[in-house]
Amino acid sequence: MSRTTFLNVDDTKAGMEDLDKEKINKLIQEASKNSKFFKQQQRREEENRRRIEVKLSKIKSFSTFQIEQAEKSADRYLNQLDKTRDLSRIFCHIDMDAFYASVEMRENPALQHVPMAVGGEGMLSTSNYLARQFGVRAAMPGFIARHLCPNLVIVPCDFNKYRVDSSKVMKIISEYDENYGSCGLDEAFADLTNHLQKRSTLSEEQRTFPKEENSTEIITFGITAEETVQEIRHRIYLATRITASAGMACNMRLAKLCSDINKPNGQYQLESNVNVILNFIRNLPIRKIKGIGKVTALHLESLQIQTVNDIYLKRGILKLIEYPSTFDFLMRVCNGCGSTTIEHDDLQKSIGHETTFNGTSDSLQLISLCRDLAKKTVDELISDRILCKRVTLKIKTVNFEILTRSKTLSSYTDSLNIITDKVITLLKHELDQDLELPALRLMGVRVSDLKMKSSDLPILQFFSKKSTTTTTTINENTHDIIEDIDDDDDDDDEGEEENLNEEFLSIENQYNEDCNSKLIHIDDENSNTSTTTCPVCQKMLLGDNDKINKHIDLCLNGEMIRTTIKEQDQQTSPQTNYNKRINLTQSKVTPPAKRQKRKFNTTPQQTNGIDNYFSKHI
DNA sequence: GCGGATCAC
DNA sequence: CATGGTGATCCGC
Repeated sequence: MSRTTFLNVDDTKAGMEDLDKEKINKLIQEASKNSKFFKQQQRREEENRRRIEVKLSKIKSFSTFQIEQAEKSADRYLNQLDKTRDLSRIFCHIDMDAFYASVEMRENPALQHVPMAVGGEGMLSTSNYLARQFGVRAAMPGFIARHLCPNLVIVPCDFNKYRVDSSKVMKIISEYDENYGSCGLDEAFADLTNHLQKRSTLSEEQRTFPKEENSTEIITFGITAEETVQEIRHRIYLATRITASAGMACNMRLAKLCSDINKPNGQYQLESNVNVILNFIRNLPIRKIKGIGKVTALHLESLQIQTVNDIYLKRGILKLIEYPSTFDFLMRVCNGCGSTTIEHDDLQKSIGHETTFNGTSDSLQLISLCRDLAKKTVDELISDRILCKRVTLKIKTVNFEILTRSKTLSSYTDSLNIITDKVITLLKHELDQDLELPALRLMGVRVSDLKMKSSDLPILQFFSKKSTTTTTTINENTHDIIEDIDDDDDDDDEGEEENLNEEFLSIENQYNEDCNSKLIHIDDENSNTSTTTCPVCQKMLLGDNDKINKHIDLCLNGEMIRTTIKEQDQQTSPQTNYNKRINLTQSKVTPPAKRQKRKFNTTPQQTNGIDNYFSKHI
């Protein structure tokens, strides 16, 4: 087994079981060596190894007695978890096989017989199984992939295309569980319990589908879970010509692990029996578990933990050195516990945009970019009728160091001016406060602390009530061992946006006057006159370079930067602006459906009457 | 409240 | 030629 490092190929995906990992890792190292990215990964890894050393020495200081006590405490916790174990439901995790790649191969069959990946040269999103033979996989930059596989064909992403197929898939799944939850375009969970009960009453006809798209031959599926999922996968294939894999188990964590077992184009059902479950999960390498990434794996491996069973064996030490929440998570994992309710998040918590570019230190370019990102973000905010209270600037230096700077505003807003000002202030502060700051390669703007505009609040409250009440009632009797009961009651809503708009309108006007009087008076009779747009205030500038630069300098030094919404919108996107207005005036009746998201809770949420009489902890 | 770190997809 | 974008969460301070 190859050691976990930050650069080695991630071999935890399907289709990469028997590769020459030594050789692949060597090629990756060779191609990466000397890159700034590589150096940053090395720094990160060293930092983690240092932290691990600290942990290890802490462990040495524990007495045998302490560890034994911790182990007993862990056992008590595991026993309590056992009591909450719910084996009564049957979940299904559907996972489209190499989704983006499969769509592209369907569209262009010539791609079926060549190693191929979908993504940009910068980063691959996924690869087909032929390419995986070479070690080419998702989250690998194109140039490394070509190193591993010189004949690799790289196809650009086309998310609109994938969305069409995805919604076909989701629609089928919804017929088996209207409360299903999707996770990205290519994955979904469904709770089949209710469907399976109803299924026995379905006529044979209702379980019968054409064998092929336009064929008169038919195929009838039985009433078991196994056959139900075969039916789902068959229907997905009929609708999209793309295969899916599936896993079935009594909770979502296990179901997800099962969908990986017979991938691609296969399925696996895990018996809802405690011993079967424990045997299944405990043999798995820790990296297979969702929530255990490279860093966590590195830390656990330093404790000689490779498999889930090793987590169990080291439960005493883990209890002593890990955060309580991490310990809980690990205990649930090694006990085969997982969520048995599909949770849908009520409201998105942040919105943002970021972009990578060729490294630059040019303040003007950076500010201009920052403005664009803010605009893009605010556009989204406005069209979704959301207000924010916090803005965050993210930058990444050419050395791949990431910084974030954020600021909470005095009140909720969706004003382009306020948000742009704030984020540019943050950026300028970094630019001239940190003279050592290397050139940047990425910038991002994100807004958080979101809330719907007040006119939409009744709807919002309706949704959040719905989700919180169900979880609280379910959790009530197991309160002592189930963490994370949400109870945020957000209810202060005034019509503050109106006031704010007025306030800032006046500031804008003031600024515009300044601009007009002092800066825009640039000779236009000059022969080498050129026109350009000031990257700071967005005014059209006429004149020679000298005067333009002078204007820009003044603008840059201005303590506040103001522009008007009207001008910008009319210059850059009159159409969207029009649409937004429509949206604003008519959408009192439109629920904020777009922002209603589906999401899962990884903690088990239910207890039931099933008791386990025997102790399973080997 | 803010910033860093980790993770999933 | 030289390693992504979006969103969430947790922890420490």
